[in-house]
Amino acid sequence: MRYHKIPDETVKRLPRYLRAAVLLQRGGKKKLSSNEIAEFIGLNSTQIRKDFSYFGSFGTRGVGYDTQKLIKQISKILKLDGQRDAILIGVGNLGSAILAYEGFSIYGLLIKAVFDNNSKKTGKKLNGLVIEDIAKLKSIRPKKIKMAILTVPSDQAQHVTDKLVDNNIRGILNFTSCRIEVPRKVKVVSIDIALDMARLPYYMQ
Amino acid sequence: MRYHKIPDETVKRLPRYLRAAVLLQRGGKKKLSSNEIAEFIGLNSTQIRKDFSYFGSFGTRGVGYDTQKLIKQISKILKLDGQRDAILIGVGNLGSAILAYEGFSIYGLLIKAVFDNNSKKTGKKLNGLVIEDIAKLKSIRPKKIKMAILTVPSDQAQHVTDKLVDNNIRGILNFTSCRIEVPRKVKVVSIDIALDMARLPYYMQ
DNA sequence: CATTAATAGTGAATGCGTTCACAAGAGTTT
DNA sequence: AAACTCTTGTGAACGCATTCACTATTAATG
Repeated sequence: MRYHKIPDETVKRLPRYLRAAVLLQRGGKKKLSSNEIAEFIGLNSTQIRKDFSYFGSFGTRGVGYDTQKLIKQISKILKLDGQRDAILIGVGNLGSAILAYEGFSIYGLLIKAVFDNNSKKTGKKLNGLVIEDIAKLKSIRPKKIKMAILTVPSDQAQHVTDKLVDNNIRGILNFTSCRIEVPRKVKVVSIDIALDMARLPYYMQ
Repeated sequence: MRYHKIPDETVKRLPRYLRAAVLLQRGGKKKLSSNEIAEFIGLNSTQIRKDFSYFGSFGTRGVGYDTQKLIKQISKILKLDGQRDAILIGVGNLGSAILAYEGFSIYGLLIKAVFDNNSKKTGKKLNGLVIEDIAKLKSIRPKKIKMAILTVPSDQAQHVTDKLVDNNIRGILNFTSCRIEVPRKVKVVSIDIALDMARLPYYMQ
């Protein structure tokens, strides 16, 4: 393997590969081929091998990939072997739903604290966590939490984002439909539900 | 404008442009330049003009775009000027949150019926809609509803999808983390929350 | 009415990501 | 141990998307 800039598309696919490997392992597979993974997630095997190749050679020619080892390797690349704690801000409908969402566990991601600015909500318990006031955000600093899930109303998005950044958050999963400005050291990944829904009619001939 | 195959990336950006135009119109702008739109959504103006150019010329050189006209044009391209009704299947945490979600309205999208297979839920009212049993899915056929939002547990995803397809659904917004198989005439757009969250640590040096 | 400023539209160049074609191992069979 | 099969790893070719560099058109200004 030579030096390569890693395509962003490759990074986006890695969590898919990781999930596939974990699920196939649970199904009893100790060994995987790029073809099995490809079939499982619905793309072609060359793509998968090429993606892996940017990070080294994890497989054995003629044999395939050791499932357990593959999981470790991808987890390491994605930095999912280290700090994986997150906080959630904004306990509305969507925030509550995400707090209850079980899909994070396969990646070892964990929501460790929940915040809201509504005094009717703070103090109450939800999914085992006491909802705290956003003013107390600095309590996360000693816990070294670096990720936040942002599910506040759009008009508060930027204001709350600034507070997150001030409190050492370095990655934000943004569910608001607006652009949020952050310093370069902070990464934002946005999920815009309506945006994805809105292009559905286009494809329906 | 000559014939061009429209890049999928262009289609993905169109709803952004539409939202920008609507919001800027609400802010009183009767006329927009590609630069204003670009600044609003955080990309470059050449991209926007190129994207529009695949569908014709909607602007006036030296002047810009008529906001109202632009909104109409993009809506028409995205087929958001016609049938925009959808159903939602699976009234769990996420399903309920999406039902209450207000972000669809800017695109004129509307959830017209809700289904679940849990008899403890069916019959109850949620956001003005009575939750119906999935067995009664065929009731949507006369309403000519073509879109569905799928928020059922993963293990029911394929089974429910098949029923949707049988009942003339042609576009699915899939919130389950699994791949769903559909005939070619049906389009699936997937939102996988944990997947997007899982790549956040990668970017945080 | 000529000049300048603003802005859309677009062919061509560039850059990025995917796919191809094949070499390099590793195990299996004869 | 040779031949065969399987599967990874990868340079090169290809194709798609973005950006550049420029033209065309309109409005405003002197």
